[in-house]
Amino acid sequence: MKLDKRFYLRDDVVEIACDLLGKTLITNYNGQLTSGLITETEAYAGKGDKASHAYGGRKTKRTEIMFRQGGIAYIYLCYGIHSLFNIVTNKENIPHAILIRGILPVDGKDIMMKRTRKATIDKNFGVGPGKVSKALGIHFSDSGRDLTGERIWVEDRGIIIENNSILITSRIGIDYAEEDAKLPYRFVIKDPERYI
DNA sequence: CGGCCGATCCACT
DNA sequence: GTGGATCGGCCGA
Repeated sequence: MKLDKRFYLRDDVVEIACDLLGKTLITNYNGQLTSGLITETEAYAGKGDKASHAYGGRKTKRTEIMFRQGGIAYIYLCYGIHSLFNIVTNKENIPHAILIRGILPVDGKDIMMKRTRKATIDKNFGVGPGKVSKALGIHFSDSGRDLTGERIWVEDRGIIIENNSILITSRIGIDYAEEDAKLPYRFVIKDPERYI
């Protein structure tokens, strides 16, 4: 069930981003188990991708995480407010990452409602990368955490997403990336509610 | 050391 | 549809 290292160590980050649709992202903080079906992802293809923080091999204290072996979390603060959760893939020194942009709540809905201070779970509850982290309780101090451990992990619960149920588009909020802004690296499940 | 700005979200018009 | 919140990281001096 729990995805192992081999899933994350593959070469093609775009393929892995697509494969993550329909998998379940789970966190367990102090026994508070929460999870959601991954409904939206974006691939960031490392050194050659102008949209990536690691473009050109740029390695800093923050982005150094992406240069490690795949299967760990890369989390950073955006707009001073939002922790954005990424999954690092590929082998060491190839800084590929996948941004999780949307989930559909599955386990621990009451806990997630408390974390987000929402009274209801509507269609857009877990849509948006900042909201994913908020709902699952992920903090940027979790950056570098192993995703085969007991705090944050991804499971395959046997849900199959057919190709014709996947929308492929360009990535969001990366206009600065020039020609790479157009790459079809964003994957979204159409009408994900039917899978839970 | 100072200034700028972002892989966003929400409230408000 | 729009603008304000809010702060760590990055870059240039």
